[in-house]
Amino acid sequence: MGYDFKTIEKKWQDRWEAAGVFHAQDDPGKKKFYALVEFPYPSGAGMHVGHIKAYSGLEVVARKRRMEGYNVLFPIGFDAFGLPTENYAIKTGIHPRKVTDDNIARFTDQLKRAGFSFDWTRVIDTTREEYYKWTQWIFLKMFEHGLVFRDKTQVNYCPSCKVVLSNEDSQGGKCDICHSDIVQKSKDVWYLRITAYADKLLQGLEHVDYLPNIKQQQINWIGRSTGAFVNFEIPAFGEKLRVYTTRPDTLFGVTFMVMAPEHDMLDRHKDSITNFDQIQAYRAECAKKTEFERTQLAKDKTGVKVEGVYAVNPVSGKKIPVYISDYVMMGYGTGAIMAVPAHDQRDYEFAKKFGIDIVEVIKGGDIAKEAYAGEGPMVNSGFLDGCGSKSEAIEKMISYLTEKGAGEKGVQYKMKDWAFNRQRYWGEPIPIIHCPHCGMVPVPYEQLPLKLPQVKDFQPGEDGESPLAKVAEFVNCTCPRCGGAAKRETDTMPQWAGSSWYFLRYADPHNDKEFASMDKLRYWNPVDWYNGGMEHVTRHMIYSRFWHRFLYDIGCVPNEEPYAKRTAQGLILGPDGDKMSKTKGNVVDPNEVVDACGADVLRTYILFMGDYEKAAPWSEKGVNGCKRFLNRVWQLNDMLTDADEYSPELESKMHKAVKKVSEDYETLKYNTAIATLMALLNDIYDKGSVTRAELRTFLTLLNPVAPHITEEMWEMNGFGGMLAVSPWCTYDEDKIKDSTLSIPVQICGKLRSVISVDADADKQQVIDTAKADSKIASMLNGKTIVKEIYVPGKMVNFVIK
RNA sequence: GCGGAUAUGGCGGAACUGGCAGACGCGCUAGAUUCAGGUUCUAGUGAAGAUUCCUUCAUGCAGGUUCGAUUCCUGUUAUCCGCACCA
Repeated sequence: MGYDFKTIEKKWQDRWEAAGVFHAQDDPGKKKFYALVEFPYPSGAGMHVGHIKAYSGLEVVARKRRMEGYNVLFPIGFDAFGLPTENYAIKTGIHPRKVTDDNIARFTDQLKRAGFSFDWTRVIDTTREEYYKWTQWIFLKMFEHGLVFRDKTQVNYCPSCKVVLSNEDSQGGKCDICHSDIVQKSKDVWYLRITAYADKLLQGLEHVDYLPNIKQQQINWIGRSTGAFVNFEIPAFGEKLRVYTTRPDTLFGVTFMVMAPEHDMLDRHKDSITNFDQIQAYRAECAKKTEFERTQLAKDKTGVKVEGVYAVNPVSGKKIPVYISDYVMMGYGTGAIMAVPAHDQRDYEFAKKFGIDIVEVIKGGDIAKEAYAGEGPMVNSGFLDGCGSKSEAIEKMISYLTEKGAGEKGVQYKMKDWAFNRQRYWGEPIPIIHCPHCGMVPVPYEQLPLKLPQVKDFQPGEDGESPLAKVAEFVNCTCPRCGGAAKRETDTMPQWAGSSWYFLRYADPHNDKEFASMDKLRYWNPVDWYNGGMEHVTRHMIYSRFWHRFLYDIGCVPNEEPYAKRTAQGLILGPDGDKMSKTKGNVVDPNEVVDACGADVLRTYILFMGDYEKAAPWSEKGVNGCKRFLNRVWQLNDMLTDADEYSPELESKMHKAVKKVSEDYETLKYNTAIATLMALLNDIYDKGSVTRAELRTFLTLLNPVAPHITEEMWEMNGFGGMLAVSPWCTYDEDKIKDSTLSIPVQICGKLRSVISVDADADKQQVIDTAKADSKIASMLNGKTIVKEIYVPGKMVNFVIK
């Protein structure tokens, strides 16, 4: 029979809470460890097995650190602003506040039932005034430092959600939330100037311990490229067209220019253009396409020649035609390019279609067939001819351009400024007042928080206005600067806002004077280890690193980077091997597992099911295996002897297990740690009894994974105190060494026998023993040994003829 | 197209810096317990051939380096993830 997990788990959850053993102490005298997991969005569906996996990893580390004597901060909170809650409110008429509170209560209950060792005295809810007051405060600081600006732009607009979305939120031309098609719309948008921090965010990566692929993804996201800005004279406009290129070395090969259809230079000089009506028609066509279509339907290049004008190549002096085409984007570089058809495939396709010259300037490819992007000697390039290296040619060209005033070295980033407003109710109000006399005026700091007004109607306005626009008492106010009548901004912040600084608040969650005191930040910052999903390593992490770095620059946090270390767990797939989703009906509810088998079994299985960093499918059978394992652990109670040292036959294995499990817990290898414990348990069963010392070690090692059952057994057998705060195990390196080694013997690299030798035997002794082995002896008989290889303690190999 | 990763039994996965491939678990087979189902226990379990020793083949595919390769190198295929006309 199994053990009574229901009673035991409840009992220990209550005891831990009553004793406050997981409460972090703000005590600078103690060595600290700050373990952070991504706080959940409290959805109506309740917890997902993915949450359990995400938290179980650092849960093990946090519990181990406590046992090692660290003062551990392992906090949890709720990232509760956001669309799903608001949409639910719209559908049901229940206020988002109530929906959020209910969901948080459910999540809290479920998290507690999983037995996580969170510090429940530091819980954060991003939708609480005492929290979002500081989100607004940081926003105003950014405003004060010129990092907030407003611009009228074409934006991604979701007609279904009636909100403007950032590029990040509208990838693939579909709304991130409702998956309807995005359309382009002109809107006033609030931006955070994250691009000003591009280099700092890049440099910051040099000193942090993120998994290499996480670092790489952030580097690619920021997308720094170096090249040059080049100015092309357009005589008819009396103006220079500025382009950005990463290949200034190919400048002699430029045979045409392409501008993005929206390029404003066209409007300024429409009188000089003889076919402006054609241009307008093309523009109208492009406006219908979403950015997604523009990139997807790019197989066939389209465009219109700008008639009546030409540009001048600044190095060759040649007159070249100008086109508009939607393969050039307004949002990157200068919105115009110099086209080098011989060495850029996109330009090549365009040139072929429009019958434009293709001039080879780098030897090595066959430009009759396709563009050549490789390296080679320069030709047809005036002063660059004969130059063999790309970097040398680029350098020469840039100094030439600089000298002539025709261009200069430049840097571009793929990362764009962060569109920071939503036309929604359930978010932090943007604390800005629009005054007809003073313009944009920040709400004074002492008036924070700017509270979200209570409303009954959460429907967005028809033209995409925020629901707040309908609340007259909120909108109408007086200007803090001139005292005249003014109107409040009615947009709210995006969901990313609250999560951009929450890890700082955990250090000092109840402070009503500051977002967190410098003293406490000095102690707790940075986060020592941050674990979360791979899907958050670009957006959330870059946004939060940006906010943190800004706070550092204005002297509000003590260090540059918020996270010292970052790891990411793999997805749990459905039993069918597909990603879990409601539509597929393959979602596993963790609460059912807790009800049926207990939290210890659930946690053990999730950590055992495979490589923590990789995706693995759920298996009901696998859960049973872990249930069986813990039941077998429970049976140790009946096998206990009075002896209080390791038995001789197990001594080495115990020391090895302590070492292996301790190391594996540090490197996300929970699956092999648990496998080691399973193997050790099998060895104990083979022996038929367990000593007190053996059981004490076994329970300690297993505790971070299965805390309830181990705590109960600890108490039952009178080991003293609470296991959660008992010291971690130590091992003796000398005891790990076996007195005899089993050494494989190979002949020509093939395993032929295994011999047993003393651990301290020297090379000759081992080789002699190997030769004496009956099987080896018969195979060596009559052959010549060409070479004898002995890898100490590992293997012997005879090469024979 | 670019960038990152992965590929090992029927399944999830082990294998340290190049040194006994398949730890641990699931599943399966046989037996014991049981009225039966479930549970539990014992033994076996990569494939093929020999069934008393064993032998050969096996880590996506094709080569290479090496006494020796899942591990290193070259090429190739497939899958997953991220970015995508980035100038």
